Amino acid sequence: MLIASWNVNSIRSRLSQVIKWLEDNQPEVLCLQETKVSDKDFPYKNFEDIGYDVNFYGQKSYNGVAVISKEKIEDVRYGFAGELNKLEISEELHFQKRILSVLINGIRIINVYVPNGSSLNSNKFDYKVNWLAMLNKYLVKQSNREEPTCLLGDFNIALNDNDIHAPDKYRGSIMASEIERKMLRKVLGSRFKDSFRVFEKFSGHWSWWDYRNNSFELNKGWRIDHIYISNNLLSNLKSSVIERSQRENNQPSDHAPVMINLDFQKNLIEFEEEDDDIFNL
DNA sequence: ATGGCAGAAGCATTCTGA
Repeated sequence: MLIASWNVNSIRSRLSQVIKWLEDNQPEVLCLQETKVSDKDFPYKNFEDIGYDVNFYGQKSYNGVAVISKEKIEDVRYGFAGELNKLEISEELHFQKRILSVLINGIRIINVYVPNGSSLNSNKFDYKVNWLAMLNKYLVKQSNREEPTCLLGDFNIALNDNDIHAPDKYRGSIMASEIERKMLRKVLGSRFKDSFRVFEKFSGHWSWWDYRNNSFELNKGWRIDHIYISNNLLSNLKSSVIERSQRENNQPSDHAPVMINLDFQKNLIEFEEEDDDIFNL
């Protein structure tokens, strides 16, 4: 089961690239961030036409998240209000459309677009901190249902130095600060693992390159798009990759897609073997 | 310290992103 995430920086500008990538790669699930479109204008028909179910939660011009899935999308939860009491959520946190949670094949998929935060001394940074605190609350509540869970999206945080091309240059600044890293670590707790780091320990792998300063050509990137999986999915994880080539497209998003492969075949065989043992008794 | 680049809104230029 291929599950992917892509900050597309406007779904309407990136539509043909996303459709082609879906057709070429055939993932079961693709989560989008920064769709930048109101729900009434979301181009859902283009996805239905190639056999995908679609759910979206967006707003005009900014933010916006969506889930595209081959299997039927179930139990859709929009925004923080999908798990938390509305009274707990400030109007500001409710207004920006940044989180969408769905159930697909019994797997909970939580698609997030974490605020960037601008700089540490800005109001936007306070918003980012509040947003992450609310995400933590949200996940504590969601964990009560004990669903195998995939938490993925654009986190706008490089969790470790090896996720930045020049860690010393950006030490303590936005997307790299200890405040942000600590908050993300708290969100993940002992429950979630970074799927990419299960396979790759070294630096040099990026998911985002700034449009400016020739960053992609100079390979000056950051790894800020993450797919975290709950521990009970770890034995199913077969791969976790960054689709770097999509950043080479004409008029690309500044982010590349990231994707994991979850294999449930092994469990089926194990169950069969267990059944055999029981039968032989 | 500022701007570089890109997209949306909307038609000149500003706001936002990362």
